[in-house]
Amino acid sequence: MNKTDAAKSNDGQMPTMADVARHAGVSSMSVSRALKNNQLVSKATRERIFKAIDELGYVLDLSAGSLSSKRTGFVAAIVPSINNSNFSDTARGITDELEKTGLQLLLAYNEYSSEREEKLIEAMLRRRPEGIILTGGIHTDRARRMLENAAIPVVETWDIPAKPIDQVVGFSNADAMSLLVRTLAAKGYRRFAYVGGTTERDTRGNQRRIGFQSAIAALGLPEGRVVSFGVPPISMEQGAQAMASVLEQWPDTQVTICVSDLSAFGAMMECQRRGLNVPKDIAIAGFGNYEIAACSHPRLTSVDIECYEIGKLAAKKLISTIQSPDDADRREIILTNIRVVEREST
Amino acid sequence: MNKTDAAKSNDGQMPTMADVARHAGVSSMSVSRALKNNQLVSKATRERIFKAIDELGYVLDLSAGSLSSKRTGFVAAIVPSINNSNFSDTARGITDELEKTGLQLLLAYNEYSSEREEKLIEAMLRRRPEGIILTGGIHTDRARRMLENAAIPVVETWDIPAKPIDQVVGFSNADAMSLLVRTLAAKGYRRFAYVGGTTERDTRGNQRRIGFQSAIAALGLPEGRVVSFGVPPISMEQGAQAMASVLEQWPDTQVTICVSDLSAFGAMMECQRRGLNVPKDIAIAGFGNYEIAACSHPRLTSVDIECYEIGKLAAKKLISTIQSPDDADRREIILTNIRVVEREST
DNA sequence: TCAATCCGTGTTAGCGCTATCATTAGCAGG
DNA sequence: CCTGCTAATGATAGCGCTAACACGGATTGA
Repeated sequence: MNKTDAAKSNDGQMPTMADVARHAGVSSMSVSRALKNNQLVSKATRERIFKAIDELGYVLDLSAGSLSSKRTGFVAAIVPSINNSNFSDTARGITDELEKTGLQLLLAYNEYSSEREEKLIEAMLRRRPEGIILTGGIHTDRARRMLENAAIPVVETWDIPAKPIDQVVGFSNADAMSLLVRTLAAKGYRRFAYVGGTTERDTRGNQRRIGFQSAIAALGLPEGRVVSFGVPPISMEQGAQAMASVLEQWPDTQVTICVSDLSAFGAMMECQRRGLNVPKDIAIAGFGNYEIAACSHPRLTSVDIECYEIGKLAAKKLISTIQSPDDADRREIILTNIRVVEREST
Repeated sequence: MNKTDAAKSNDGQMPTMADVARHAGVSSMSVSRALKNNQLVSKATRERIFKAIDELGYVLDLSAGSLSSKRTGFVAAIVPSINNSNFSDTARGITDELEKTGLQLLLAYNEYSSEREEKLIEAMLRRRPEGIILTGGIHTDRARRMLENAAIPVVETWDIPAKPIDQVVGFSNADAMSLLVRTLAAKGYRRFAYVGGTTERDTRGNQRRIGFQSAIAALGLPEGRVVSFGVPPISMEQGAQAMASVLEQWPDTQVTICVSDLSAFGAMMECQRRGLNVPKDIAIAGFGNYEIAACSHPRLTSVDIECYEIGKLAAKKLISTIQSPDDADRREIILTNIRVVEREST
């Protein structure tokens, strides 16, 4: 037992490492080492320490440790919405990968708003995360500056940003949607409608609409009919309403593509309520390959975008950068797979 | 400028509060006060400080602050799954409420396992959260001991635990399911089937099955037919398979109740694939009032359980306990509303 | 046999903040 | 003019941990 550790006493507060050290008759460094598990502490000492920890009900205080070690063990992630299962799949992928290394996720959702994202980034940087994962490539200038200043690895996901901050794990939403249009056009569909959000806020949604229109143009098909509805999160109900609008404006539409499976499902239900047969009377396709696409009746054609894998890859990339910060392949852009899943609805 | 702050210099690392203080020609205490916003700092000083902060790109380090102030600003929450929109609604409710007070959520999911919960609780307690929100009332002994030792407010949610740790915001899953059975029995249904998980892991699922069976018994109806399937998370696909099993074993079943809307939806789709009309040939009801229940065709009868509200209330309760730890009504159990939403499927 | 090495452990010195107390200046009231 | 107050600021001392180095004793190799 050393002087420093013995100086303070356990006075009804939560026990500290010094309390454990005193109880076990060792220095607090040995306790710290024993808890790190990979350090060299003799078996006998280790056992005495763990006995003391158990008796006192001691729990390590990481915030004190990280102040000293300069490693907080945090990784921050911001997704648009936590209620959208595509994004929560990504969050799960991140967590699963982080857990292996003992890193902890600090998760927040920005409700598709860059302004909110900026606030969240600041709040998270105050916790000194060792890396940060963002959704999309649109950020406020101040957010970019803060991230640059923080000098931590950043991974942008779910998109291919025009001006990447650092690392990227994503796919082109425009290309993915084009691929869907081309696949459907190959099946003979010619009169396409598109249902998606209006606002600038949902960048990925906008990219998909752009991909839709450019594919239509490239294929020389009749102009795509576009119905827009409110702000994200885009709900099933909104899909139903938009479908009603499509059917009223352009009754001869052959296939309707929706910005996500959720709205596609709503759209399909609306058709069924109107006595229309999907896909005979009208075909419908979605995006995101949500569970519902594989289970609805009829099953929905969709685009699979490996949301869970995006999370895993982003976390992996981040971890490897954290562990060896000056590796060469830092700025590499990782493209994740996109794949059209043709099902009964088209 | 004081001696202490001037002693250290900015050497390429992230700027510290001392750097800001030096830059603004004040002591770091003034910077700290200015950032707290509610302290007394003259307007002129405050402006100089914020100018320095801006110029240096300084971001407050909360982990250092919390070591000193003994307030981490964290609240921990553990939900069974982050991919289930019922639980992510609760998480959203918690976040929304915490944000008002500047508290930050540390979220994790235990995959319906108490053992994993125990590990997560330990990991989170290492961050010294000021309170913790759990799902359900089943915890390992060690988890209970750790929580007791931590001496922080605990809120158990989504259930009425037999032996509450501290505070409770939830409802009786058994009662909620009984209510659904009684509502359907009142409409004339007599031959009930129930579809739910098998394992002990999903306590809430088990409670619902118990509620189902006791209501059937209390009403003197023919014995309920129970089909069990694998481990949670219960998917749509599993609901479809279970429905197939119900139809094969007991073709004269009048109504099938599912442990959640997700499996109910899967079950309903299976019926449609078999050419059965819901509700004419067989009625189906779910639980949880997910978005899909209101949007499917036909729309699903379900039990609404105010998931978002549970999160908000739990967070509110926690915050008020954190702010005044020795209030009288600490141990009060808050019952949230349950409500049967009758729709087209029954 | 002795230097070189390694293992297990302890001592010291902070990490970057904030609680607390001390100090100064300014000002009102007697 | 002094006392007593308040407002604004500074100095000091940690919070609980870990990095870095120190050190004694055991072990190794030449």
